[in-house]
Amino acid sequence: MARLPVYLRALNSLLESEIRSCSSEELATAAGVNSAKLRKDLSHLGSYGTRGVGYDVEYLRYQISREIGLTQDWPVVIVGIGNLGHALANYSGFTSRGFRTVALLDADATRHGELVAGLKIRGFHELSAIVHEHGVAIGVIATPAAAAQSVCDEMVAAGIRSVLNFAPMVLSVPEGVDVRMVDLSSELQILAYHEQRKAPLHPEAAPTGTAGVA
Amino acid sequence: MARLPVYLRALNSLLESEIRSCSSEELATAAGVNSAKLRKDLSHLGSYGTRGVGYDVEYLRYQISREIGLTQDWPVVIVGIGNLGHALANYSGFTSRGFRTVALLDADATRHGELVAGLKIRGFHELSAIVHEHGVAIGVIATPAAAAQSVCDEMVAAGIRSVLNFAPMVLSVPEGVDVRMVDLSSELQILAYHEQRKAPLHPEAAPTGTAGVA
DNA sequence: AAGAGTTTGTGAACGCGGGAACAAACCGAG
DNA sequence: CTCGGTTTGTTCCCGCGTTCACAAACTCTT
Repeated sequence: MARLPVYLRALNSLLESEIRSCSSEELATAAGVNSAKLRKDLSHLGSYGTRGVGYDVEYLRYQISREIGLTQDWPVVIVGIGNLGHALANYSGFTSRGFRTVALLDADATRHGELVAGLKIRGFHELSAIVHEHGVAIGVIATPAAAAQSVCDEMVAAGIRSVLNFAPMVLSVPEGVDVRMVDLSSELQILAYHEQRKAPLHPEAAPTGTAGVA
Repeated sequence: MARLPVYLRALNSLLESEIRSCSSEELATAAGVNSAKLRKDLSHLGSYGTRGVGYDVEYLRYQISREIGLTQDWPVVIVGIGNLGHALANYSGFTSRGFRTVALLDADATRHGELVAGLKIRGFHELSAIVHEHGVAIGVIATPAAAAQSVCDEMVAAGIRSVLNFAPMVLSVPEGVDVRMVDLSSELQILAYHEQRKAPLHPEAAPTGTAGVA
């Protein structure tokens, strides 16, 4: 389920607040979902709660981590070390808990050897060797759209079966390979779509009442 | 609809290939969806196709752009110019077609004045003035998680009604404000989840047949 | 002009996920 | 030990979105 990471984040947040136990209602609120939905989701993993009591935060967190697969190590390669790739390499969510960036690859030879987030940028041609050496299963594409498909093909050929694609382009992959697309401009467009729709509804209403519309 | 941007991208791609007209079948393939679904989606916008012929690419592209709201200008502010904010400021999808980054804001005073993507980094306290001056409706949050909620509150107070959040944190906003969350680590976790599930299915099969698993 | 071949737009069935309501199970007090 | 209060796990129902299938409409050939 796509909501498991959200639950996990909520549990981590509770744990930081030293909360050891919680009800489905509390956790659902923290995660921003319906409590019935949360209980149904969790019941698919097994019976990790206690009726009349709730869930043990630490225990549930471990179970969800295990379900997602975060208890094992996931080596990751990032291809395309432009602005975005640079940001991804430094992003804590990538280096933390379970995921480990093992290589940064770029086609631009002038950047090879440059140090980013403690890793040297290497040539794209080293992909296959790196994948086999570290047993990489997940690849991140942060290249321009024009290069994305060929990079993806090379990844698949090297044995990578899960691809996170930031290039604004639909990738075609063979059966058995997963692709998740993160399209920044689409997100903006969806916001604009809703914004356009609600704009006429509030002709000159100032939400907070403190400032006018000038 | 969340699929409109995908169709738009497919149409742009066709246009680059100098294809002037296409059937729902072709466009659906390019967008990676079912043709019936595509036709139904498009029919919600109006009857922009011709039976027996198909859709005029240029015309349909304009109609979808107009539906999304890309024919008007959307000023955008980005708050948090770390690695990610830096990447976003330089991302072409943000500066192109309809969207225009009008300001980069950061709480760190030592970075004020620094030039990023042709814009000077300004102080976060200028948010309200900038929003009112340019009529900004969309804000992008690229700050650490700890600062995200307060930044969001300030945005809402300044009059922003659509927020694109890259901080790994669920934001709470009043009625009428839209938030879209882009959570990079969640995406990785979802990939890991699927990867873990299919791993045992291919014990030692090399997809390409060229290389062993060592 | 008429008919054959296409392709859109839409009506109807199907399946799936969400939400409310309920039974089972657990804790604590008396 | 029993009973009331609480919370999980589950069942049932509803609505939405997807998909199939077909009628309407357009083009081209004869």
